[in-house]
Amino acid sequence: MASKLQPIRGTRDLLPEDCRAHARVEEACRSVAERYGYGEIRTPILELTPVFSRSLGDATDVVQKEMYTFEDRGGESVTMRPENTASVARAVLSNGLLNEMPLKLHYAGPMFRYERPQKGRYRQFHQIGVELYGVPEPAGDVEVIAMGADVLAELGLLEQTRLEINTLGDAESRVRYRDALVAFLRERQEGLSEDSKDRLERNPMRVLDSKDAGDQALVADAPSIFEHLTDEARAFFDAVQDGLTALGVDHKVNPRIVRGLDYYCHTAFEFITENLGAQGTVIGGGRYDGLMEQMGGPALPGVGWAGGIERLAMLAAGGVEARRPVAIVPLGEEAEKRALVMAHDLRRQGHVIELGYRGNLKRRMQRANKVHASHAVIMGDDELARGIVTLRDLDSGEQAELSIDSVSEGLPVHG
RNA sequence: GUGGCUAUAGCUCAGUUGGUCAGAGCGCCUGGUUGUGGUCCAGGAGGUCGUCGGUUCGAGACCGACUAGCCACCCCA
Repeated sequence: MASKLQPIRGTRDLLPEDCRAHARVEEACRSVAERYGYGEIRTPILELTPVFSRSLGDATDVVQKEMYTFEDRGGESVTMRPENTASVARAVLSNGLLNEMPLKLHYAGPMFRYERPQKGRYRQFHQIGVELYGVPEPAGDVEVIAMGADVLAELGLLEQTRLEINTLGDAESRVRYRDALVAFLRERQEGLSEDSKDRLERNPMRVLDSKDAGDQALVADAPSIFEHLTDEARAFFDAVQDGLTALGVDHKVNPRIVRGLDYYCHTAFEFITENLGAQGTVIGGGRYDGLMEQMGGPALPGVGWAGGIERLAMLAAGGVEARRPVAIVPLGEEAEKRALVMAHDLRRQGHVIELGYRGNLKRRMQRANKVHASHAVIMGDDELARGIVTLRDLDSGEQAELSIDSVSEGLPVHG
């Protein structure tokens, strides 16, 4: 069984139950996004490789070792999207949406990353996300973060998560800070873990967020970004925090929140849970004012986040039940024909109808019970002759007779 | 990519120091007679014990490789 017919490592089939859980997360995002006036966008899963390599940063782990990149039959290097922000940015440019500012978009769909699979981490995984373009003000950050909190609230996950935010500063702050941090770390290079020595070269900010105990101790009194912020960057971050406070969005500043992708600046934030082991980030995002330019477009500010559908679905587990059907149980050929028509009519009226394909009364009742039907509409020769059906409440066992033409009046109201 | 743990029926798992060990519960199927499910009772069908090699008179049990899952690192949603 676990032989050759298994899915590719890190991918999995989503069975009806999984799909319902995913749909619930997607619906939560969609309904929140609509309230904020965000339109849905769907971009291709395949993009030309530079769409990602140029925007995420050549040195990032995602680009260096996690992308599904290959040559298509035309000899073009293409990549299965490892995230959606770059794709959406590309779409904004491709479709001339630059005149539609501010531009508010949300999405849901599969992403691909060649990582070692773990719980909450798959090679094909799914994300929901929102992107806000053309708003350089901190109000944009506040709105976007509030949307994240709303989605979590919609899913009943607010209690299980906490919001941590940080600022990466503007370009000037970042350069200043980076220099200071690198200088600090270089002096203590010998004490760093191997991983962090490597980080020092590639992405020094990441050292701050190392889980190595030695690194953490060493980094405890490293210079802080806050000492190196320009006045503008500081004011920006303060405004974001004030905005969140005004909206009652609880948050905590964590100077160790860092982004792994190059396009981020200013605000970085994560909604984190303790209930998923090492993969605790459930929604992560920030501001990416430089992204458009890096992609060859005009300067255009952006903020957004992405949320892991699998992770959110796991946290929100349980409670996703399909609507209970009504089972129609015909007995005899004549009734069978009538049942087909009745099922059709009732379905058109919006009822969930389960019509067995075969079997005697007992078999069909068992089937009705198995699909957790709320009622059974029984009709045999007796009933047909009298122009009625027997309606049985499968929870209470009570039965009543109804006119065959007004069956829907006895059925639960659908929603 | 690194380290560790795991891999037995559809699912959850038992299988003692290698020799009737191929099992249980749940699920599934069929009955308990003719138009009433959920409970109960009785039967039944499902596994070449992840794959491939090796050790041994003999391996589901020991060893190796591979594959996959899980945990941590890493990375990130």
